[in-house]
Amino acid sequence: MKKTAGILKNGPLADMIGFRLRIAQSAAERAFMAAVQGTAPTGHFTILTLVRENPGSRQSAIARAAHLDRSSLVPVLDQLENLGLVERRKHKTDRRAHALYLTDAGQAALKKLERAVMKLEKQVREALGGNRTESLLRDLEDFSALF
Amino acid sequence: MKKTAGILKNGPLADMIGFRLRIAQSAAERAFMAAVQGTAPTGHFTILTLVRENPGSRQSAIARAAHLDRSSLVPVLDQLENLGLVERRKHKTDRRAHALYLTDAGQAALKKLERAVMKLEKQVREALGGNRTESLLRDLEDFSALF
DNA sequence: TATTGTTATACTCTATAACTATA
DNA sequence: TATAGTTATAGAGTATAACAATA
Repeated sequence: MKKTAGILKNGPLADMIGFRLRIAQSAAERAFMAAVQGTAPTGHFTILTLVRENPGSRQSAIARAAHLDRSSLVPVLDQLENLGLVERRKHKTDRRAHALYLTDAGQAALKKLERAVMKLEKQVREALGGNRTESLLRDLEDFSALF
Repeated sequence: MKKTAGILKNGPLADMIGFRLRIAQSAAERAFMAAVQGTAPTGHFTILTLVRENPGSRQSAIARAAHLDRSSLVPVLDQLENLGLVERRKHKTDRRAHALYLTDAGQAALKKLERAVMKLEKQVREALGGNRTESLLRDLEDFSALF
């Protein structure tokens, strides 16, 4: 029997979704940062993707899709705009709102990030297997929908 | 066909583990806080449990088990000690180290938190099904182990 | 009245680097 | 030399409340 010197017991923690989620999420975060070599945080990737998929959206809609308060999106968009990746244009019909678009540089930057992320996802699929990866995604989705 | 007014497309995000993990984890965090009525953050629950399961452990061991830097554990233990839930005692053989223990109040507080959390876990099991819950736990564990 | 984006502010969580006292 | 705990510090990420402009 192998000696597990200094490894502590998780106790009931091992079977708790919240604990497992926290560990998994921080692992995913680190893996993302390594994969993109620190060029962007996960939050930028998320917002860039949502804007590309829904060009012309207003900020509040993007915030909702990212599960962020609209005020939390402001500094993120400020950064992305300063980097020249996103544009806040005038909304056509609502003068309160902004319409969000990726710039050409934003499209290019997102493509580059996506290549790195896809590679990472592929590694996970190979290690975990396609079926388990799919069921993990479904389970996470259904879990989130409970609240 | 139902109208999905204002719901944005996730695009490739829907199939990305990192994104799904982030949403799920923040949902779990909110659910925990609601279940315990804000009496303790998830971090306290984690540390209390680890200390109870491994009484007499030194701080660095607990930090490792919680996937935290040892310096990040210090303020958490300070809080738990101020609340009278945890004790830093002298280590028997190593005068640099502390040996951590739950106080009686700590045992009681943890039991109360556990009741709330178990109720929450049960709800998840009922909604998701026992099998999917088990496989979700296993998948998260194996996912984390990849990095 | 309600919504949009913004500001001001604050809080939580976490890490890094440097320090001390031991080992 | 290396480890244990601490300190000082800083950064990321997020939320709440209040505000002006507009719907």
